[in-house]
Amino acid sequence: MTSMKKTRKSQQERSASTRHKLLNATLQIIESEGWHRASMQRICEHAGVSRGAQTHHFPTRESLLIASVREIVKRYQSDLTEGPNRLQGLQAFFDFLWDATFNDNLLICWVEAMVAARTDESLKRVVVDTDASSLTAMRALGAESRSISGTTNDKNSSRVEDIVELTVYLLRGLVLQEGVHEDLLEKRRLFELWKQLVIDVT
Amino acid sequence: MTSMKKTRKSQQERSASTRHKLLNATLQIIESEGWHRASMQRICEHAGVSRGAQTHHFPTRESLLIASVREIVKRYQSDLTEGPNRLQGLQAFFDFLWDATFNDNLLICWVEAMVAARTDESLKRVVVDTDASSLTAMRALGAESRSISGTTNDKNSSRVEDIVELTVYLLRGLVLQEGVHEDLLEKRRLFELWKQLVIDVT
DNA sequence: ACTTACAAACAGTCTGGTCTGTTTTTGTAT
DNA sequence: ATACAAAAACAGACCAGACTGTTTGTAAGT
Repeated sequence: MTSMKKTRKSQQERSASTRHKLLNATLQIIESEGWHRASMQRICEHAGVSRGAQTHHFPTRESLLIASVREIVKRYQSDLTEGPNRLQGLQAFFDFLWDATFNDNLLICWVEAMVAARTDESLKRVVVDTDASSLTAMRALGAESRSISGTTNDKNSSRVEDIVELTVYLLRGLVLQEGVHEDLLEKRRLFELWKQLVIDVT
Repeated sequence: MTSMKKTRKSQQERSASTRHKLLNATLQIIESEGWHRASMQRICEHAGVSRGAQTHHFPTRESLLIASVREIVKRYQSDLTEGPNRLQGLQAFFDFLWDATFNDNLLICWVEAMVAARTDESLKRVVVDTDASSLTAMRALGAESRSISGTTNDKNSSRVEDIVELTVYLLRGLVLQEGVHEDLLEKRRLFELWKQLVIDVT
């Protein structure tokens, strides 16, 4: 009885549904029109949610945008954790990072969020927190993927972690560039060079 | 007679003065408050220029912001060309790039411009043009600095150019990060690691 | 009944572009 | 040189639109 089509939805279901609609619409608008054009009315319009319903769930614009930031990293993290259950060496891990970066449009939203957060203290707190946790997770994943690949995990695994972090920053720079000049093949070529340089040393 | 203090300024002088004031204020506000808060009234207020004067020189907000983008790259290019008349090898060139990136606040403005341009076609055109020219200039500078350093400029100088481009993207990613989490020493450490990796190979 | 979810109108602020009027410089005829 | 008209630079009011947050009211689930 709980799974009827339109009739009788639980409060929790209703709430979760509109929240999801709103967050989805927010991310889509940030991705397609930019952070500062993600206004409440536009989001509501795009989500098919009334202004009042939005007000109920997110009383202020700030609260919705903060929730969106959290949603971004949540999805990104789930991408990360579900993907590399079989990570075969650094090479594969880097390829995986590339895919996670350019397959969906989460990272461009993240870049928009970072730029917006730079001049918005309350947002900055959220961004810097979530970013730090996600960064350490990726560093750990990188080191782990290397230790699996064969060579013993010696004491300079910290070097590998640093290289992973550098790669993350590089990928963000590439995303930034891709936003204004689409040329993914050329970027891929450069990234292959990067991989080669980095992996030769480790 | 042409150099009296307050009396009798040439039209050109007056025009150039207020234009400069407006562009300066625009860049400062972009840097301190972000792109989307650089409104006309705030800029005029900060520049000490009346709304009417601004209207006369820049009829629309878009025109002022485009001019600001051009101003950014103009200053950045002048930084580049006046600096490394004595560039001793790639190492020094990379250090120079680092300084040009983090000494003044031009690059954060540039990042803001790139993000804004992603969802603004007319702005995107300007950004992608200026960026391309500035990028090729840096690639050339990098290759040149290497060829000076001693080894003959063999056929894989293109590889050096690619590495320079990668470094540019990496620096932009670092600037992005520095915007939300100030930790320049740590970033410097990571950059040193990258330098070492690159220079070992070349 | 009572709480949660939803709907829509309203007020106040901010923004960008337009418009009208004033001051300063410049060109020119006398 | 000097008067004067034209043009350029400047000043500020005004307006229509968009935005956020609030408020009042209605429907749906518990």
